[in-house]
Amino acid sequence: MTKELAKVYVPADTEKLVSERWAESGAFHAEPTTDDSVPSYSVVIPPPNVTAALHLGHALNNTLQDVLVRYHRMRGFNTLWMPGTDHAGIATQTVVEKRLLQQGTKRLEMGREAFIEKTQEWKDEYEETILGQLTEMGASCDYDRVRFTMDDMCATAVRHAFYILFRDGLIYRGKRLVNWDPATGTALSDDEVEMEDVAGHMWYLRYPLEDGSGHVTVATTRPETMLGDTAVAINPDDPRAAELRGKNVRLPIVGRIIPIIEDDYVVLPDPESSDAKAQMSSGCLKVTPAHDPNDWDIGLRHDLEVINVMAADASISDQYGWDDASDEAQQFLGLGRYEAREALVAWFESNNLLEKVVDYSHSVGHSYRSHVPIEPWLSDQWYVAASDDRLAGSALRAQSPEQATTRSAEHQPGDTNGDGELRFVPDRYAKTFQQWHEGIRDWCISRQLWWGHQIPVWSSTVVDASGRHPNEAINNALALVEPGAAATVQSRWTAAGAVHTVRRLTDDEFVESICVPPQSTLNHEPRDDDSMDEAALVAALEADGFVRDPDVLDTWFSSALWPMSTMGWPYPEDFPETTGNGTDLLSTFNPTSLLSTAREIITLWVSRMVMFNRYFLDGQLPYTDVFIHAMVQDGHGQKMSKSLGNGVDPRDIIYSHGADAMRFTLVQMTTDTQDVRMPVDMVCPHTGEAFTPEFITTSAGHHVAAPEQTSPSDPTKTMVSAYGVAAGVAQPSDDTPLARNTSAKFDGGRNFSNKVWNAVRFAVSRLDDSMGSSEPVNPGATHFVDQWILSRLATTIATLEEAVASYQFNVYADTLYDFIWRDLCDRYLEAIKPTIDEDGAQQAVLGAVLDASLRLMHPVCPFITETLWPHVSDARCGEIAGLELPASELLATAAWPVIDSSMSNDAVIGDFDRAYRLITEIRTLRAKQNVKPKQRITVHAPAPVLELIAASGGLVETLSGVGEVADSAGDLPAISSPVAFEGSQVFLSGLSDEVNLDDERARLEAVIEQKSKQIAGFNGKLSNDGYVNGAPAHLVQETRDMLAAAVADLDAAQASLDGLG
RNA sequence: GGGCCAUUAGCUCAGCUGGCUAGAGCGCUGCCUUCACACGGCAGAGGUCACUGGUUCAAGUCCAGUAUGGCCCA
Repeated sequence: MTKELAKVYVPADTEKLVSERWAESGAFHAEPTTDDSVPSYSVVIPPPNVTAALHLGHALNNTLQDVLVRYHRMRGFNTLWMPGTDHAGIATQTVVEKRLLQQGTKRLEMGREAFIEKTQEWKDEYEETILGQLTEMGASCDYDRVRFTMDDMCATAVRHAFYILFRDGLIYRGKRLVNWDPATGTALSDDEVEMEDVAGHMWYLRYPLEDGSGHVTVATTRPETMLGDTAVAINPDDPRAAELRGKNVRLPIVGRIIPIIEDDYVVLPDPESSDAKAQMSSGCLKVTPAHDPNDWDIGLRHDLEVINVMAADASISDQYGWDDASDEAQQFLGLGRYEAREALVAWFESNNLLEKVVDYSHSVGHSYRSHVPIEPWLSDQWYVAASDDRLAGSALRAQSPEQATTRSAEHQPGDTNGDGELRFVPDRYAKTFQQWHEGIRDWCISRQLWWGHQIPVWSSTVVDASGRHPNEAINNALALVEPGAAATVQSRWTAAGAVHTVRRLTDDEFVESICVPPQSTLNHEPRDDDSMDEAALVAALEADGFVRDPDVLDTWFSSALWPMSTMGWPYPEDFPETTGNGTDLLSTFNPTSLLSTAREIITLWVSRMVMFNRYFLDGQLPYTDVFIHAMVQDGHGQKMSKSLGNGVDPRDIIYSHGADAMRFTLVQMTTDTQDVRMPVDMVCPHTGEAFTPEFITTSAGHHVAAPEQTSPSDPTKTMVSAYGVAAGVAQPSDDTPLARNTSAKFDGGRNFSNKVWNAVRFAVSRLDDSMGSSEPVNPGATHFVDQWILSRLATTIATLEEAVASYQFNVYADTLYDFIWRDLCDRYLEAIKPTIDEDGAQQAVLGAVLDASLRLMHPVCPFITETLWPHVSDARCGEIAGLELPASELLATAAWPVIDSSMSNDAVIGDFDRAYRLITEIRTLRAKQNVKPKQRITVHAPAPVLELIAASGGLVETLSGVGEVADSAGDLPAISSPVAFEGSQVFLSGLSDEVNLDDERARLEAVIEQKSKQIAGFNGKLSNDGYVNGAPAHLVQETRDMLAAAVADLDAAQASLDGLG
């Protein structure tokens, strides 16, 4: 097995082989169990969108999850990491439509079925890419269980969840203002709207009073909506209010007579105010309930008419609820919203009703997908009653009492399953979660898309001139609910297993809606004899004139079920792959242990998973811990994003540095701040050299790599940047290929890997099986440095365990780095070189420490450690008593080291540190005097230092090139250099033939100056009575000791200086 | 407008509950092609911890404010 190791670690040579070994062995596969003695550890991956390949942000998040997952697997947990992808409704549909457009087709031309097929192809392509990337990164997911938010298992869960919420009255249909994206023709949730500052104008329009007594001036940024105005509002505190009270306005163009109302939402004009709104206000507000959310609210308060003057593409139209369009208004019909704006402003100007126009910069909602301004638009949509206490209230009650700042009065933590158990790390994010739920609005879940879970509701409209529904039972049911609300009724459909509701649309129109559950629900829910299966039910409904809602669900609806749907909820027995050992995944692994995600996901996803998991599973949380990781920014402090093209493909980093180097660096960067900066370089595809690209500033003010770049060493060769491709201004070709990215940030990780590689290479060359003993080595009987490295191993293991428990990832990486590089390589390996070949016990220690080091490092750097594992396992020679390192074929499934706490010996560590300070003093002097490494020197020291040197068992001699140790009380050679160490004079001789006395004096004077400063500092502290009396006694004593040591060092240096003459 | 984060060595960042004689990596300087590693070793230079106040025996760390940059939400 053991082959010669190359001099340099080349990740590409081994990473793929290692991945294959993991896959073949089933190392990452988890099965459900009822065995309580084996604790579970589970994580569901935040399913990446199938819109595009993963970027560095995903790499960061998945690395952190993998560290935790691998660690717990090694600790003996039954560990499941559930992988999968998200269909990402609108995002995917948009990219597919874009691709189709490039190919000259359109979605509407090809039809729903063909389009979904195309999208499915896209999904398959990117799912493969994403899973490939996860594998390349070393993510130890259970790849036997890859889920997709639209696969059968997830679709069943979505259908069931919808059915339950519908049945329980938590899903309703409502006519509301939605955030309408006129470009993609769909409603967006509030979270899908991005606010952007826009340099616009404030137009001041004059509306004549009906009685001819003058006019009022309204200020608006959106004059095109005036056609739908149904009131003018004024603040009741406005001095003009009394005069205008009860009057009406004749709306220009339309001629509509609309009231002047009083509402304190209206901002009082104040030219002196620092608030731009008050500066700009005319005091009169045009109220357009159908086209502005605030006006909608005013409309509700004042019972105003709602007149929608726009079509779905945001053009002016009288087909959607506007029935008093005058002759004058006809000219504006059909105009787009911005054409209409111009035309209307021109009309007001030419009719002398435009008072003024002022530049005004304000914030406008834009579609996160199409980037066009959203249009508040009145339409029928499905809502989840997220504001219901059963959802938002439940989410708030889930919060850990230590993290929640307010709690509902009636609630006592712990009185319901899951209450008070949700914890955020870092804890500041609990506030984001809380504030979101305290101000939550009902969640619009319907999307006018094709790609997604189609809403499982069939509807039929009944018209009856009598104003009564023909069915008496339905009339009775309707009488019991508020007008416009849905009433649940019993019918042949409910007898067949569906939920049947009815709602009054207008005076003589009713809509009946039937929610059909999935077949598995029909199988499990008790029903009477009229039951039908799903297909028969749907066929009967359609035969009866019911039509299925064409809309699909918001992507987050299916994501919200992810920790349940991936595990077979609601009926795992219907999906045999989720069962086993007499139980199922859901019972074994939900609640999951942790969710790791980015902070903008707290509202979009974390919130909804908590609400749903709790609602559907009797208060049970989807997870107890939420870790919010930092945002990866580019070198200019800009968020990495697809649209900016400043994102980095992890495969580029794996290509330039290796997966472990990438992972190690990402882990090391993960502190609890919220941003990490990643300056990105480009790699010239022609020459392979890394270089800093030329940057340009976009019109939006972003710093991005110029679309085209020139090879740094060959000006005739060019290449294309990722930004160029993302912005669509550059296309890669054979001559101008797309350049990969890299970053010098990852050098540290690469160097670390190489260091470990070589440490193992050294060790296996020195370890000799025949030296081993069958009896475990007693650590107390080993060499000083062996005891020391075992002590350091013990404290390192403890620190790593604490770091994981507290999600301090950078501490994990730094602790590993320190132990392996500094302690193991720089000190231990150097120290044992003279003795290792002959010392069997030391060989056992070296083998064991390397074995343990690979285990400790494995969660962060799985590839190199797995590659080295058989080499170290083979080379081991002997066990160490008190250190458990059970053999394992694969490192990925090996046990985490267990070390006896007695292994950590403070006295040994203390002596080592003292000896090492002496070593450093000697080395410094050697360096100053330019002594060759091979030259042995003599140390002349007083008794206490001689004891230390002896106790350290050759450490000082080996690490500082000392050939001989003598007592300084004896005769000193003519040429010797003094060093102040622990308050005594230590002399070194044999450094060189002659010593420059001036240099010596300068060196000693520098020591004296430094010590004098320290002494002054200590004296200052100790002469402060407040300190001496107020500070803890041990600190005061420590200061006294340091003062004494500094004084002794100064005296020794002074004596040496005097000795030089 | 509300919330959050950052400001520490030339650069990128640690420094958790106040005790620091302020650390690391890169870069820089000098020496070393020493039989694991030049993706290396040894040594060194480099910081009034953004600013102004305050609390405290003690402030990089806590509090208030200011400035600059960034993110999220409205």
